[in-house]
Amino acid sequence: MGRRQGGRQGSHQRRSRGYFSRGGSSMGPTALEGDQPYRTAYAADLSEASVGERIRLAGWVARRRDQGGVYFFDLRDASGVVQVVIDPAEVPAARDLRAEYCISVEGPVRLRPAGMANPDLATGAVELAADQLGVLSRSEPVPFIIDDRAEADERLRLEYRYLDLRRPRMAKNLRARSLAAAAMRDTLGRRGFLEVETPTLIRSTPEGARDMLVPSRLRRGDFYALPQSPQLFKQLLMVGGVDRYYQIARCYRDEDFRSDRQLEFTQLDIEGAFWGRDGVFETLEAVVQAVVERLRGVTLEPPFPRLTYAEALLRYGTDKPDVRFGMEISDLSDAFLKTKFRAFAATLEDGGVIRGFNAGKQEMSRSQLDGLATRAKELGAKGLISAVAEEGGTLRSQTAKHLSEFETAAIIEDLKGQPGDLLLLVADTAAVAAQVLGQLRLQLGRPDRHDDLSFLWVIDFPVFDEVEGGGLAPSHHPFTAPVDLVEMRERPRTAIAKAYDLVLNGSELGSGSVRIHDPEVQQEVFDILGISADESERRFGWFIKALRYGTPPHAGFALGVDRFLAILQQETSIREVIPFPKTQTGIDPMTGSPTAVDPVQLAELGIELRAGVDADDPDREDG
RNA sequence: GGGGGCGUGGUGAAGCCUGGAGUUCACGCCGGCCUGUCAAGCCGGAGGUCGCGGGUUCAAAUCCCGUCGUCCCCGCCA
Repeated sequence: MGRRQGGRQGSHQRRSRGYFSRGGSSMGPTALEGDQPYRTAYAADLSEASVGERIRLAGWVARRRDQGGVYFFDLRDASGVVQVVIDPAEVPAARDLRAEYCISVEGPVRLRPAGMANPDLATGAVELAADQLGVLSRSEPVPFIIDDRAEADERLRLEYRYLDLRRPRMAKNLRARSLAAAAMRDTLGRRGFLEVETPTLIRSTPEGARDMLVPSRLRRGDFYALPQSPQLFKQLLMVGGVDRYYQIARCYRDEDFRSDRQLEFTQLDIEGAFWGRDGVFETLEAVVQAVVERLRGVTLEPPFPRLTYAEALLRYGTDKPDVRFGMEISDLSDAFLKTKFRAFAATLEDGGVIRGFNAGKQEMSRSQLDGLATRAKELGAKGLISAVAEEGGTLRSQTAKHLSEFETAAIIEDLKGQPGDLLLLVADTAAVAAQVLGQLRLQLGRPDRHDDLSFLWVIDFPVFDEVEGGGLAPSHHPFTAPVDLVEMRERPRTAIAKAYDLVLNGSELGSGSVRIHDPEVQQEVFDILGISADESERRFGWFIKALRYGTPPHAGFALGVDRFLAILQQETSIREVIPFPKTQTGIDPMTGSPTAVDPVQLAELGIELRAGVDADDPDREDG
């Protein structure tokens, strides 16, 4: 584009009002042969206003309806669908059209006869009466129907992803993704953020997730890692005086797949100098608001509510609560201080808790209740107590006979039990009770769809989590600033960090923190993590060195773009908003990757495959 | 690493529990009819290693074991 063309271009100027031109696009017609454009409009452009115009469309044959004397088909292009009517006597080539043929058709737009409009189609009032047809490209019969209503096996969809992407739903998701990215860039650009790229071949820092490694040819035996996030580089940009940074960054974590996890995924990465939590929140809220506005046409009303980590665990049993519904968990321990019910008394003596929530009127059968109890045990509880509130302030439950009147009344009152409500109680350690009740709460109350958008900041995360064996690991990452240095030194297990998550409908959308900008503090954190000065020098020395040169206080955030989009698009898996995702086993069925490589390539890298892992080895260890 | 669901003409399903002839439904494909259809309709036709391997049985899509693929979940994901 941009080169000057003859005056004929002017005859297509009405394209500027077309489907893809709303944002001021300069996309014009493309020359076919000579001066013939492939198209003069998009399908979605046609309306009553186009009646009488002679239009050329290009796209795919979506559905063919052969009436003998007259043919109808839906022509689908990137904008949508419009019906084409064609007389095979006039255009014999129409007889040979098949599904997914790529064609160009031309003719007058006309109003459909009375009663023949299709209200289900945006362009259903009109049709293109084609008198010219060009087959640009034929198609073999497709392996699955290109239609949102047809379910196709996921593996097959990925093998023929290019066909899958023709489905309106997938096209819509791709488009949403582009709009979201534009809204992010727009919002941040206006606020003075600089879009900066960081390297994707970086030093491995074996912390957190497993690194994806890339062998070096120039330095055989050495490896780059693909970034798990641009974390350290964006902090170095702060040292470098960038002040406000963002990047829509590809990140890589070599962990097992889930419906919301892929080996490679996209984050909106943000960092700012002389910045703190509230600044981060305000900016993220603006970004999220812009994206939601663009994709949903819904105006959010920031600020988003905030909940502390401790409160989230207590009331919802998770650090990413779905607050679209109630069923909040209550701690009932105090009501049982003098209980004669041995199971409860023993739990409290051991420092445990008794918590429960009101699941509402569930009308569950005995076997369904048993299923809940089984689920509770799978989640680690010793047991699950279920009770149904009855008229007259009593409980229908196998446990009822062990409870005093006071205790029964307390349960009903604290859980606001109305007659018929199912009340679920767990007596266990605080962690187990939270985990079990939190899961059951989701199972019983969580809405399936994502129509409502319930954003929530979870704040005041702990600095460290206890890991198996009693050691400590960073709750967020080791560059997160503690709220209070003394507290962190003296009570690291309970110390609070300046770390926060953004949660949407029970999904963790992203997390961030105020960072450590003092090299001494950074070293202290490494000490608590059990990383010696020598070791931290070896692994992170290059980074700590940078902190010694007048590092500004800084803070930031990373937003999971794939998860955000999946929720906004009402998809249950991020695969639906990723153009070319991988299967759960890390395979791309279309290209067949990953594959073995030529031994010459390995030799150049100084790599020799161990017996048992060679793809050509019949006794290979894994699949 | 562990648990679970699914795998049946090109596609999606039913059949499997309770073994008895590759049986059924819808879509697609091929041929025919049809001038207002719109997931068109009607008639006819082709199309199968029931994922793969082993076992049980007179007999396996069906039962058992293993394996591969795929999806969901636990672990893991600073």
